[in-house]
Amino acid sequence: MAQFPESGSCTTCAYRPVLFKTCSEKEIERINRTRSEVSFKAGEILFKQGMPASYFFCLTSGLVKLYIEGTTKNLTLELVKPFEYILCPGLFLDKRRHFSAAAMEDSTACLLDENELRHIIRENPDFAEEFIRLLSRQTVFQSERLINLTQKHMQGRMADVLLYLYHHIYCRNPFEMNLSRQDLADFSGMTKESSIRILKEFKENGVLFVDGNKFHILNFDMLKQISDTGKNR
Amino acid sequence: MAQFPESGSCTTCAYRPVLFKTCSEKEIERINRTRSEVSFKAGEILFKQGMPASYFFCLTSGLVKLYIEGTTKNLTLELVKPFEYILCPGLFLDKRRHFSAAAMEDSTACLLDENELRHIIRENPDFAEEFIRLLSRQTVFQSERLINLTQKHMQGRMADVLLYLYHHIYCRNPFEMNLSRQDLADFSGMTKESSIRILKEFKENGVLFVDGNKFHILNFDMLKQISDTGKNR
DNA sequence: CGACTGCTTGATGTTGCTCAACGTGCGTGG
DNA sequence: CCACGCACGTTGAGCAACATCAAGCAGTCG
Repeated sequence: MAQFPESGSCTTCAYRPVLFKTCSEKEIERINRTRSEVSFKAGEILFKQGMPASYFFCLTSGLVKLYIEGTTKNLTLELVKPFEYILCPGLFLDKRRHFSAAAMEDSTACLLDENELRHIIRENPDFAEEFIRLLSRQTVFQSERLINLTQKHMQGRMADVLLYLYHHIYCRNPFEMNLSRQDLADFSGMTKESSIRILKEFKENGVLFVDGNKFHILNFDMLKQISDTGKNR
Repeated sequence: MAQFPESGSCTTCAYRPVLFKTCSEKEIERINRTRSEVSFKAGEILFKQGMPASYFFCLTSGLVKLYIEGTTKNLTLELVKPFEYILCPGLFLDKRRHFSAAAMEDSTACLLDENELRHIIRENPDFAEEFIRLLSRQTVFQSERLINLTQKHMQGRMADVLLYLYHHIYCRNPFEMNLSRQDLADFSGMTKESSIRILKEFKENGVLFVDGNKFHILNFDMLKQISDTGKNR
């Protein structure tokens, strides 16, 4: 976790994410003064569950996974890509991290202090509303995951993950997967052996081409159908 | 769903919940003018997933379950007791219900229009911050449920539900359960047959006394231990 | 009384985990 | 350089956890 030499500025950041579109120039300047810019190497941990939480993250490059560490295996909650946020619900509760975060690729992030965040929320109703929208979206996403993980068979859960990765992360079709088989398993709530078997099954059915980390979804309709009907009967 | 004769007023409501403690008298009066008060009989449905959403609920009496309807079985997300809210994440997104709600007992609720809610959020930063706190708490609760439902065995999941019911809903020990065996199953992610078998097992182990709807937790330590260690090995 | 609903139990089948073994590539230290 | 450990991927055999199915029972309501 190395501190960057101040490499940019919020005022010129071409990718200023939706949330900060609501900010006045004065607010942006204030944020720019108080933010930190930090870089992580692939595999490094941004924070661990249980740690005190005082920063809000905006990812500026790379890919980060948010996951909960169980006693024997982990559960990946979601992936965060550039110009998305790590919302850190603990900031408004017990000021602790309720999940861990790790970089899947070399990544950089802007950190905003919780007091600064709270200040903007209180001063700028547009920002507050947008922030609530993001939290709401996360809630909806999590309740969908609850249903998917508890009521679908492995095939359906893996199909969900592959469709999520395509639609949300990679956005192009033959894609280079940078999650390991174990990561895919943690994401779809199964063991790595099972994730391997399911991928093999998809390959044999002609739904998917897999060779190492090269993935190619060959039949979206069938994958969607497996996702929908891969439920408990 | 019967409209009440206006039976009370926010200004005199003795139980004005935390969220509205942040409101000025002027705001409370405004809320009082725009709110509706509605009653539901046990078993009645407050709303169904997919419906357009435009109201925020505060439960004033009774007990309500929030649940997602799967293709074959339902998953109960949480129970709502008097002077708690149904947050309705859809209000800030697609204005749809993302889960259904049903009354477990005869219940009454105050309804606040989404525009009014948004108005207060924009005008009153204390309210906005408190609202964000509630959303954050729900997010944390849901991620805990994700781990519990995906990584614990049935015993652990049922222990979680019983402890939740004791700590959060009934708050006294021999208690009258008003969830059916099917409800308990929906809440802990199993079939009703399994929920019955697990309760029987707890009874045989001396952890729990059960007779019909009379429940008595006899050994909290062991129940807590089952919750903690009832994981996948 | 008969239909119905919720509860209970046992028998059976299947899903998905565990464990063990083996291959491969990669980095590290002798 | 090779030997070694280590992480990741892969496969198969066996088994535990859990769902499904079927049947029976008690209470209740018309």
